[in-house]
Amino acid sequence: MFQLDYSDARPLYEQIKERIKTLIIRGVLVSNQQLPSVREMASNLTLNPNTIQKAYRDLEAEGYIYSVRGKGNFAAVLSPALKGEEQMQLKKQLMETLTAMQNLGVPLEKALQWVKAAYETEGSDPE
Amino acid sequence: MFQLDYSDARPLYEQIKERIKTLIIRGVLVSNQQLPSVREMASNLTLNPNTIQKAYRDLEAEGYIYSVRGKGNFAAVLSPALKGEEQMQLKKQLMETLTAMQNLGVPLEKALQWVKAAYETEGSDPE
DNA sequence: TTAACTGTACTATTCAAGATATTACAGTTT
DNA sequence: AAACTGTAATATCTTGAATAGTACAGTTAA
Repeated sequence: MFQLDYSDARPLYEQIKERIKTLIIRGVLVSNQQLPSVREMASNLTLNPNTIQKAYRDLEAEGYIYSVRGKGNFAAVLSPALKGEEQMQLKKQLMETLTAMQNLGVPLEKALQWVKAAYETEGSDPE
Repeated sequence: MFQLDYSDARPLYEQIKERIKTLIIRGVLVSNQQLPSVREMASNLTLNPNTIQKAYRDLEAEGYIYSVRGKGNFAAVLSPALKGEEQMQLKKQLMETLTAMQNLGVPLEKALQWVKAAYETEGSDPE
């Protein structure tokens, strides 16, 4: 499904959360689609089931997935509120990046050019 | 000089590094300007001098400051190479943010609009 | 009904990174 | 000499992350 980056300083469960979030937002994981079970995912990534459980628990609390006892975990139908939150967060991140670019002397024209380039690349760059 | 965010999960020395980097890039700290001494900064932030030393050591290794034994630490003259690196990193970050926005359904027009807004705000948002 | 899956909840333990505390020494300035 | 600077080293404490193991509850299909 994905790989972990052990050179990344962030905790493993954070990486897992991020990856799954991305897969859901990009529609790779469709609403109500079942995720690998806690034990299976743990086996695939060669780590402890508790770590996966932690990631799943968080993701459910945040509204990205839902879990059914005995059945499994499933991609949630993202609420408009959640999508709005995501958008605001991205906008904030965008503004910060742009401010930094401006301070570094990157001209507006170049910034606009990069934006268009990113959108033209159409596909969902998988990282 | 600045404050620390204890709700931030990242280590303190990382936050310190980031803040100082930003101050230098934005020109708040001019080239060759002296930074607070290790002990003074530690006293101001109410933490251990070792933590500041760690931040300063890293910053020197990365080319943002230089230190003179017995005198102090000073903002470096940023090399074009370092500025280039910074730019590339920001560009990468920008592209990732935009890809995410695109996947969330934010139209190109809106993205461009935000970019212009960020540049119009002129000043260096200190956050 | 049983077996083999699912999720979930504990507790105990190990491990590493971050941060502190303390001491010491070298160079600069007045 | 005193009071600053940087720098280095060691020992200790604390915390979060991750592991290991066990147990129990719900689901599904043979």
